Amino acid sequence: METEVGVEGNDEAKLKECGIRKSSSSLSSPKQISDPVVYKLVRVEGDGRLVPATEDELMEVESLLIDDRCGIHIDADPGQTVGCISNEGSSSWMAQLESLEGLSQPKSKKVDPDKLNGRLEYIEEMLQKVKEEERLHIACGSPHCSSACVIVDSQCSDPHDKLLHIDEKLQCEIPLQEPVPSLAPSLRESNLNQSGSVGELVAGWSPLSVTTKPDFSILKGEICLDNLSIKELHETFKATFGRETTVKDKQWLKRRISMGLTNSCAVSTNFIIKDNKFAKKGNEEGCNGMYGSFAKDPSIVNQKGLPTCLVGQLDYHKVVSERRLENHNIDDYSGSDDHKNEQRAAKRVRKPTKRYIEEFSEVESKESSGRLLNLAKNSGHGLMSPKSHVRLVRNVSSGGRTVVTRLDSLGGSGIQVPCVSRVRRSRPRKNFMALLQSVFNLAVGDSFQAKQVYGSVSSMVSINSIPSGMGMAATLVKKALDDHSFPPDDGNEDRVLKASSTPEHVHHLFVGMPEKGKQFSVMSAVGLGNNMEMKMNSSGDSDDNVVTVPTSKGGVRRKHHRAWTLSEVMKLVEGVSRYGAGRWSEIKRLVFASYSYRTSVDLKDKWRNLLKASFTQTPPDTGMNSRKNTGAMPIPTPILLKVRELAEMQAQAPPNLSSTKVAGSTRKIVHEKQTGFL
DNA sequence: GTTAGGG
DNA sequence: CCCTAAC
Repeated sequence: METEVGVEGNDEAKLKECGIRKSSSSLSSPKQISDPVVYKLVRVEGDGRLVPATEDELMEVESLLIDDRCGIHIDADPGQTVGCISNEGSSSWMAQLESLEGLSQPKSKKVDPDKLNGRLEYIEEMLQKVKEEERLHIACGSPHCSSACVIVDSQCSDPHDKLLHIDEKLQCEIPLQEPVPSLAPSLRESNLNQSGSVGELVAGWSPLSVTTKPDFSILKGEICLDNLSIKELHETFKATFGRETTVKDKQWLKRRISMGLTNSCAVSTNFIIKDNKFAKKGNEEGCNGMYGSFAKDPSIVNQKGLPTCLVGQLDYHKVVSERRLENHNIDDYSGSDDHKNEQRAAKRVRKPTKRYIEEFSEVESKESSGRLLNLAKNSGHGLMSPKSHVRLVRNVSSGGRTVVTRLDSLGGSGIQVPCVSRVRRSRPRKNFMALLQSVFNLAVGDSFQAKQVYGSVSSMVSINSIPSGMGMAATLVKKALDDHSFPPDDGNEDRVLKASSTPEHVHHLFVGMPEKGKQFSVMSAVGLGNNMEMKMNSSGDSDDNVVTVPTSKGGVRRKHHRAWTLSEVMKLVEGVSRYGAGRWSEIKRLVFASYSYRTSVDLKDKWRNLLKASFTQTPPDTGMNSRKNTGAMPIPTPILLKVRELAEMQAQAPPNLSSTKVAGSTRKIVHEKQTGFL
């Protein structure tokens, strides 16, 4: 498609224009490392990709921040609702970003160029209070799209814009990203690329870096962005957003300004926006100075003004229609009538709907137990609200696992439930009783901790200490990297949890991030009681702990995993050496008689595992061993050697008991049997 | 009821 | 660990 080509070229050019490469040079291809590691505000894709923040995003985030600080959540005209990330007053903008991330993340694994734009615009859309149901309406062919994000760029020549037109189906491959697929998508963000320097970016990320109050005084009479020079555009930009920009791309500037003005109540209510012209249409009053969504200084922002000044007041259809007619060729999606164009236009900025998100989160929960976003409950209001049942409390990297704590209404008790990304393959805890059960289990092992836990009715929080000094961005990057290298689910979830749910670890948490301590205030509020962990097992030799969990109906009794202890393994080996592999019932009966929880199948399985281990692990003998120790029991090499020996031995002399070697054993067997039976 | 093997 | 086919 023509647009795509253009886009590629454009982006590439811009790339070269500025020195900015990738957010983390460590992932960059060697030749592209022009900068040392630069921490940027990045977004972490669901699949682990990093996407640098763009100026647009920054503004949005900033505005969110502002909203956040004021504790006011955007609320548009009745009937329209906007998401507002609850932050419990302590979550950082990072958390919000991530939350937004979650909200706006399509499930697709593949990153297509539209995604970034999609997210961006989604955020904008949120700010503009677009109805969640809108997409559905559109899907139904309903022209009901009163408050879509309007882009008034008349020429639609902005690569960014074009990009938006590329249908997802195209799944454009991005030439630039071969070496670093996870980061490359960021390069497509023209806005970022247009930023002059890292310095500017960094500055731009500071939410308070610019506090200039927007000045609309220069927006007198009619404005035609097309006629403005870059310098003038810069002026206008500054007037519009209250900050300066060094972006030199006219199209981008025009577009930003257009959007800004469009979104501005001051303009939208007083100007007629047509193409890139802003013609005054009424008096100058309106809500000047209430440039809420983009103002940088919360103190001068009337938050509540923001919602009322949105696109809704704009003649969306008119603008879109005009635009569409002009750019028909570009948008040759088949439709030629306005209706279709509008749909197309609307689709262009459609974001995942609430329904989609719900589905997404449901799917998520299925495979990871935790619903980061439980929007269903708030569906009536569109998006999350501060009163949401689900509160994202904290989300940090945890040795490759993302651990999120959320407040959920478990059994109506407002329990803090951990939702660990990619963790817990099994079904989530069914109900509150399950939680209590675990508390009791815990009590067996650690009454003190249990009390704590019980008192605070909370669940475990798994957080690995984060290297101190690491910026949040770096943390994000780290998280992304970790996530990206997710090991195939190996069923070690519990280990992860266990490893980091001790009080000491929480302590580490606070110590680990001194400068960010504030952000974890929620943690402290929740208390160390969070450390409750599912003590599925203790040292296996004691068989007192709960062994089986007879579930209600169905009878899907699931046996708690019981780690094999060394002594058990040794017994197993001994048993096999005596009775031979395969005589599991015998071994079970004679050697594991006291281990009621070990079934013959268990023995068999364990033996199988031992065999595997003995053959794979023994040769290297070093590297693997040390690494294997991380998780379960190491299984001493001698034992493994013996296992292998037995295996080889019995391989040669199959269960026939006829060979001489086995004869020796046979005698033993007989002997044991006798003693056993006697 | 056990065993073997896949999930 | 669970499930199941085969024994």
